[in-house]
Amino acid sequence: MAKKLISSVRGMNDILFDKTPIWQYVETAIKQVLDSYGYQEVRLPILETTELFSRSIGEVTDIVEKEMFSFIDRNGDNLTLRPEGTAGCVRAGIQHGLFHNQTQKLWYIGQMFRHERPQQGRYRQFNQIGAEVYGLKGPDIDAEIILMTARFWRQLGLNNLTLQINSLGSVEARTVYKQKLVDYLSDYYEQLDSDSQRRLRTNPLRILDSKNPQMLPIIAKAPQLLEYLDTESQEHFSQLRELLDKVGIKYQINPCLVRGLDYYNRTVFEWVTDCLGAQGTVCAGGRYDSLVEQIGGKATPAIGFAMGIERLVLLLLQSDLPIPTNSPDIYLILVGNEQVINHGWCLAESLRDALPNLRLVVNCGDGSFKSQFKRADKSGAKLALVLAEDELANQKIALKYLREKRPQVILEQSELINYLKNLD
RNA sequence: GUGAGCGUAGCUCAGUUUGGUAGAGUCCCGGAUUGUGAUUCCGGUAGUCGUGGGUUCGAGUCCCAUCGUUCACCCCA
Repeated sequence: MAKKLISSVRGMNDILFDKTPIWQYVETAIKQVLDSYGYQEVRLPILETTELFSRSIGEVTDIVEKEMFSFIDRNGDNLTLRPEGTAGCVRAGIQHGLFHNQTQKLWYIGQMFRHERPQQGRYRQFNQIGAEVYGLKGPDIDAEIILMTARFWRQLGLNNLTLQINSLGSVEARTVYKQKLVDYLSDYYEQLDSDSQRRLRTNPLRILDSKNPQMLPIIAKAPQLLEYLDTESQEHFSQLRELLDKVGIKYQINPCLVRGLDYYNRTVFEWVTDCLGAQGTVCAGGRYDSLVEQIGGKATPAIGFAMGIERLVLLLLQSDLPIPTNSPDIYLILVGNEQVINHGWCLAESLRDALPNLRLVVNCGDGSFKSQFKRADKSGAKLALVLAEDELANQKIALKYLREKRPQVILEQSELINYLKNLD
């Protein structure tokens, strides 16, 4: 008889009311900072053609090879749930002519999808906030992006994040370096672990990022990317560092910091923490000067970053920072006949008219004084208002403080709005 | 995709070693001088023990499979 229970798709989680206040807190704080730097919001489709991602992220990356949710739709088109936000943003910019002799500072928020094995801080549907800047090639905008991300953490009260930066140089310089690295590592092929042997073919730069301690001696002696940078990239990188130093942003240069997506060049950066286990990257980004052209637009320099909201929420939950709630200010207790109830609802509506920011819950469903007070307490309300037949008859209302030791007061109903206005 | 741990009441878990009538706390509902919550006391609701096979007179417990979940590898935000 009982139907089989339908549950959510693996790695795709419901965020319920116990968590939404902290999500709203994070989103509001970050939007406020983006706004203050003059970035403008764009809202982009979750579904794009598969080709967009294979052309931008890179055919041989793990994301494109085995992590995308792709399917053929009714028309026979090959579509993909976006695994990241940059490609769609570039596509939209080209499509609407936003890059034609203009600069743009854009941001977006939304769900991304990757078919990975779920673990802490990594889910198949996850939420990112990202920003992208187009048409500016100098290190000043790289610095602005990094300064803005630093301000996010200050705004949220997070102080356990560290900044790592690196430069990948030009595409040409990186290609030369990549060959040098492959040559070097090939000499030690037998000593490489199986992951690194595989990456030697797929993404050699990632071997530098290996977590296997046995790889460290080999990596330590490997040729350094920074030594192979072209002079323009070196200049760009040193100007960026100078700017960060001047403003007083602390950073570590991590020569092993390479990004997983093919389109990055020059500046790359990550904000990392050791509080989240294996998924320690909270925010990451970099410059991608060739991507717009690669997708079919006019060559346009660009830089961007994205942060995982789930990871920010996890960090806030771990911290001692006060977790915001959305519990009501007032719970209105109504006991008595129909006249009491009717009058109570009218009173509640007049309070909402007079105090638009008031969070007021009116008791629904019957209940004794006792049970209604229990509900009032459980709601987290600071105050309980009591309206019953006595109060109705005398035009009064009782007000009780539920969270502090203060005596209950009896007010004229006509005084109530003024009394509440003067509370905060 | 690989490995390890865990699936018993809405939630947190005991019970599995040694097979024998399904347990606790919490939550929720009601009551303890019928107009006052959060403390205390009493009572009540609540589970085909993840699912499907197998062994057995008998399985939450043993065996196999499968799904889910957690963490790590990998990948990355």
